Amino acid sequence: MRKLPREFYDRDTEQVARELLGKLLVRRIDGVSRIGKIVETEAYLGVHDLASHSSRGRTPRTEVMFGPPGYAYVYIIYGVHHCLNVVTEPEGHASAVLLRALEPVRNIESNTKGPGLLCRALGIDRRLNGHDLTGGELFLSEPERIEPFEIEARPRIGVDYAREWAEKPLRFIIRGNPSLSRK
DNA sequence: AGGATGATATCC
DNA sequence: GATATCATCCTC
Repeated sequence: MRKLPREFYDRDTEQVARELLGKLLVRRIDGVSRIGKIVETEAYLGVHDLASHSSRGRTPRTEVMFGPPGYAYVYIIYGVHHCLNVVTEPEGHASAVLLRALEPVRNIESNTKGPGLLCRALGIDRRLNGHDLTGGELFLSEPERIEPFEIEARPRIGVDYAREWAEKPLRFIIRGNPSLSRK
């Protein structure tokens, strides 16, 4: 299993968001690996991006975003759902990629078509906030085989408050994949 | 179209 | 301490 190295995340966020498509997200619980293929991502570009949590400044919640790349930023949204991001670019840049949907590959029974649903299916919660993604219980890896696909860019979801940033095509999907989130 | 449900940031 | 807001999901 070829785990993505920290250098993978230490690059332009939009590029990381694109290249994460087709990669595997692996969650190990009690020796069992739940694996899904990433089919939908969103890039959050740092403190100037009004849709990014980090644009509100450095707070206890966003602390991980301001740290080094290759770590998980997990937060609770609407008091109900968890969302998983991977931190990108050098320390202090405060950018990240939100994982929005997976195609089940192994040991996944429930719905993964949405950021909250994929966290539920993989047993991801706040305890994994700040977790090193080059570690053992949650990481990303290169798939064994790569099916060819086309990337499509669209506006991000749920960020209407971000004015001109709301319309930028920073959401990336594998075109036509059946496991995309609705909308 | 609207409610759930609670952490978080920001105000007093 | 109170309040407004939320990178969502589900039901109607």
